[in-house]
Amino acid sequence: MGRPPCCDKIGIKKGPWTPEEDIILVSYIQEHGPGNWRSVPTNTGLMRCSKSCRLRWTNYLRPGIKRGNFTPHEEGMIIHLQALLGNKWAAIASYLPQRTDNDIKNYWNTHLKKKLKKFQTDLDSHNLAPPPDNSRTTNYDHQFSWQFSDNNNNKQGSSKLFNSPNSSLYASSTENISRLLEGWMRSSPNPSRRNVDHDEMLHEAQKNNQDQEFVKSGEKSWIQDGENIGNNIVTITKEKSTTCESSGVVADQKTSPPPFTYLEKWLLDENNGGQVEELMELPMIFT
DNA sequence: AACGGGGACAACCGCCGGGGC
DNA sequence: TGCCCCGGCGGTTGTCCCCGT
Repeated sequence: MGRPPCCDKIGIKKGPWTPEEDIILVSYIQEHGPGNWRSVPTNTGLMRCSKSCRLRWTNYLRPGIKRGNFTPHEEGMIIHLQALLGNKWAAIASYLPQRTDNDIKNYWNTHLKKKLKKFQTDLDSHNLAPPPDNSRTTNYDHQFSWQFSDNNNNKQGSSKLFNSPNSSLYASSTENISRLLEGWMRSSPNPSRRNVDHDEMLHEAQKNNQDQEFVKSGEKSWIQDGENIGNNIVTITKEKSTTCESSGVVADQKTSPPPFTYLEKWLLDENNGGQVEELMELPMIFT
């Protein structure tokens, strides 16, 4: 057996963070800057392990974090990037600077993945057989189309965060704490935010494409969950667009199509309203 | 009003890679 | 070269809250 988890030490507190703890942590970081997490519990007296402190800061206390509803644009970004990168939440989060990887991961797992599953059930109930490998694209297209068409039907969704009296109370206090640091962050040349090297990441995505070629051949089911869908779109995209393949997906939109031709096509086909335009305006990786 | 189920989110766990010694 | 420590990441779990009955 390996060594015990760092948070298993006696006296280490677990569970939700209190506003008092947040203030202590924020005050310390404001003074010393993020990093050297090991010394944080020691120097602050917080009964938390260093990892817990880092996580709390990264996901909730760091200035500039946007909480609550994901906009259709953000959702489109997530779908786009998940399809491109797979479950590289940190990488995806780097394209949505106001969102944390944890937030995105949760959103994917609780909203998008579920929708895909339900759609698969609907497909089965309509007796639609899984398509052969070479015709997957159309079906994935419709799956995503369905996701978007259902996008505004989230009765609870993230808005619950704001509607819930308790959570909003504490959320606002967290927000206030974050604001304390905004000025400091603006002047900081190297914000604590994880800084993913996009080129490297996209290179990784390109590598992943190659992996998918291998995976595809041995795949047991044509779809299991969102991950497969995403990865397969990457595969399909590679087959479709050699330009993107050779350039590591960061292709000049003027000279070559973006790697999500299919995805965008069905979006248009399905007439998804303003969300489509928003998705088409995705600014970063294709320009 | 009480209760149970399900959804959403915060937090933890385990693994991995990089850097220092 | 190997070991240890630390930070980062993705998956999973625990808890709270809402909603329907």
